[in-house]
Amino acid sequence: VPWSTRQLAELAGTTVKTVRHYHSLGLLEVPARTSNGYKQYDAGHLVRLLQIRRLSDLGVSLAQIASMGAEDAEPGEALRAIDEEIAANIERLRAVRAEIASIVLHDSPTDLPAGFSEGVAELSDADRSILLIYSRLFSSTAMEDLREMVMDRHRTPVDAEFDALPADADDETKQALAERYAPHLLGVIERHPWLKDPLAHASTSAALTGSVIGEAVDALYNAAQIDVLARSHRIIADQG
Amino acid sequence: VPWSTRQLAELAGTTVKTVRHYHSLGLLEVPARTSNGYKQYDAGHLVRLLQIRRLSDLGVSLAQIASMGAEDAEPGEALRAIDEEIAANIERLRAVRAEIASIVLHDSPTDLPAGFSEGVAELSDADRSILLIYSRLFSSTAMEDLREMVMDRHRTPVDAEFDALPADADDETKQALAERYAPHLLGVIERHPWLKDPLAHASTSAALTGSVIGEAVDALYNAAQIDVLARSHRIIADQG
DNA sequence: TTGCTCCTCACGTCACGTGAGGTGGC
DNA sequence: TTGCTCCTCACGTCACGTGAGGTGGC
Repeated sequence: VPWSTRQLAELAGTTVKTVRHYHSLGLLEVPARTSNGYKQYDAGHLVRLLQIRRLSDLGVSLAQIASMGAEDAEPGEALRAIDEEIAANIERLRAVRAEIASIVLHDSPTDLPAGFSEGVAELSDADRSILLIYSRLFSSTAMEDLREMVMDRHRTPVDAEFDALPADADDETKQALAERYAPHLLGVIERHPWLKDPLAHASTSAALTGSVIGEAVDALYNAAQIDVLARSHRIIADQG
Repeated sequence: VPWSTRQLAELAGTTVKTVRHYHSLGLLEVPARTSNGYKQYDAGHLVRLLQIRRLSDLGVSLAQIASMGAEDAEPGEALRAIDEEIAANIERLRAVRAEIASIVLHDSPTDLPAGFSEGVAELSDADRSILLIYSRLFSSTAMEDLREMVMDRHRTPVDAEFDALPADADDETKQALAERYAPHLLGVIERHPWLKDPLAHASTSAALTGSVIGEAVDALYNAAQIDVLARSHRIIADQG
């Protein structure tokens, strides 16, 4: 009793389309046909199909299966290489799961760098954006430092005031804020000295790094905020 | 200082082609251009690109990222679903790794069902083929029993003789072999009673199951071997 | 005639990658 | 002129899946 394509597929636990796909790749021999063109499979086809499925399930590509042919049933070297790939893959997926777990646990936004989902619920949009950019510019150890800094920081009234500063704030408001902001900023810089000389990310050129920080500040803070930052730096410089 | 496509890609740790791909999907806004048609990116584009990469790295599809839009940064439900998928994936990959490890350790062929790589080095091509087919017909508990049976069996001279029997063996040879094979076969059947009534695999119809076993025997054993099997069964029946 | 199975052929999926062919500034 | 970067557009990858359109036996 020969089998139809559907029956063969069912016996092998796969689909009709898969069987036809293997035909088109020359992996599985096309069987004889009845007068009306229906294909007729026998046990030989089933065995071959099961061999292909087995190798495919083990992660061997169809191209590799084709190049091995039906006889070579001991692809030791190929399997070793595949195993390494799978191991790396599992590691990556595990890391992703840990990230997701942390995000879900802390109900944290996803527009933050990896590892920043714990204890940083209070960040503004601009802060999250700049952290994302920093994660591409600074080394991972610097980012670790930065993360602790963000976690430590008590969202002071000065911070909130800075975030809320309108672009058209008048000179007096800006100067007053800068005078309160300067000591705050100084404290931050003193506790985290690497902020002064941004260590460029390995893959990015030094020229780009500077331009990125400039652009980021321009894009993420309004004119008044930038002015307050400049004034604060001047105050710090004058004191030093 | 605006950035070129290549610079933007480099800053985000990705490729030029990826950036263009996101443009084509409408995920990333196409920036203004210089007079010669070169694209000019700013920090806003970099932030958006990094957000997309972050979500993509977490396993969110580009279609989902597109449907979320730039504002919704808390895709809790989506992440939970993705996490389940990843967990299942890791489990599958772990099982595959265990299979590969066993195959490599025992230097076993791959044209055997899953779980059969230990201690079955002596099997003939036909045996391996029929085991593959059985793995689709019998329940996993029956296969477990079968595996132990295969592991236990000492490759007796009778087995070797049966495997080597030429298709055109004469009557005398076949009868002599059958008389030695029958007690061997009886012992196997008595130790493994489920062999008598093949429990059909859940997904395959009963009609198919019978046809498969018939076809498999036809295809995998030669005429003389089938004759010897029939004679052996007759001997057993006569004795019972 | 209706419903079911089988067939082939073309195109779609997913997230990009690979050229091909052309332009612009040094 | 050479070499480098940028651009667009078409097609390729991987392992199939999804129809479209047609045939054959009950």
